[in-house]
Amino acid sequence: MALATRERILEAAGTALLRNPNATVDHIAAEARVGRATVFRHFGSRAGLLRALASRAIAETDRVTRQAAAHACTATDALRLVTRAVVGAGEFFRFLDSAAELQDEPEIAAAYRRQISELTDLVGAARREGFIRPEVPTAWVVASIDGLIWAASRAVGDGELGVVQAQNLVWETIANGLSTERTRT
Amino acid sequence: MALATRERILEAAGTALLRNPNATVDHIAAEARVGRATVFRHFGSRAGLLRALASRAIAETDRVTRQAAAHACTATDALRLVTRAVVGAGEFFRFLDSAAELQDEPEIAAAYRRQISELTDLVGAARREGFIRPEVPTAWVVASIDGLIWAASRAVGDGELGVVQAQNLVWETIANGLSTERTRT
DNA sequence: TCCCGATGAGACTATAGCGTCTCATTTCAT
DNA sequence: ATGAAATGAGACGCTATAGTCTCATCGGGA
Repeated sequence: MALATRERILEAAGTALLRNPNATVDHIAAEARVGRATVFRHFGSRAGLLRALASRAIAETDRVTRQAAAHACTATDALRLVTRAVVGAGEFFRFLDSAAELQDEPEIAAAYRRQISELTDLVGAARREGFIRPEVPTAWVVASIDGLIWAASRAVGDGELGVVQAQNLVWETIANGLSTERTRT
Repeated sequence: MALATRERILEAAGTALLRNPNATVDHIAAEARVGRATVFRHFGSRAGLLRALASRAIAETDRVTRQAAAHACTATDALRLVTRAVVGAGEFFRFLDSAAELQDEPEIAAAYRRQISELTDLVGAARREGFIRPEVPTAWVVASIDGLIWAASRAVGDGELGVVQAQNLVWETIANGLSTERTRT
């Protein structure tokens, strides 16, 4: 029961924070249909809950990222699979839109920087394979992939697009928009 | 002096909120080098200040948007000019990242929906001119433009890209990523 | 059946931050 | 120079919310 409760609270926190970035512990507890005290028993503090939620998002993103990268033979293909995977995991980190106070958590901020840095490396490798147009700066490739992933996650969350459709569109946009090739899905 | 003070507070609020989304009135007043009471004299409440800041962002975006659209002869060209203009005005609305409680303000939310709706119309018109690839849904075109504008504004704010460079890259990415043509700038 | 750990409900405290008010000081226009 | 308007500093009260604690209850396993 303990594990189920913990997970239920995390889930509820995600949706509650998405609805209202300043959601109180009461809101979250109500969303999880759990006593407020239980939230503190599990996470100690509101900040602790947010940390746990962010850690979960980071871990999940790492998991799908690594799994995707494992199946790729070229860097370009890895970039494609990783992008699709992260779009698919959008529900796990979309709440970060809101919880901006997490940027003060050194551990969380460091993890985000690491993920961006890994993406930058991947883009660099794809560039060496000739996938990226030479005149497009790597910083923009990374930034725009980030922006498109957010846009796709939001569109999926709002029901404007299906997950698979969003995954296809993100990659299509990147591949046509930034690469030397012209892809069609 | 009154006008200068008011503007100074708005400016300070923008930068303070960008640094910390939960910036207090004290923080903002300190950033503006102004007494806390003065902030309340001018805006009545914290919410009033945020509303004024958001209204300013909306008005500025409208202004540059209309000005850009006035110089275009085709919808496609209008889309290009509007996109560039909004990227250029990024500093005015970038704080909205943070101030999520503004979504509860009906006026602000309505203005945002209106701007998205105008963008949607523009994309529709560009599509009728044959600029948008038929298999790409309009919702995605709008969402990705939005996402790329945010990404560009952030990159500019972080000093990763220059304004003109960012404007070029955003449009290049859209034009190559979503359109039937292949542009080079 | 009995027990123990998890939970729910709620009282209670502490504090941060908003908003008001006052008064002295400064600034600006005439 | 003088009066009015704007400002700065800070005291004060109020509310919302985090966090603690207690006690009754519930539910599953030995």
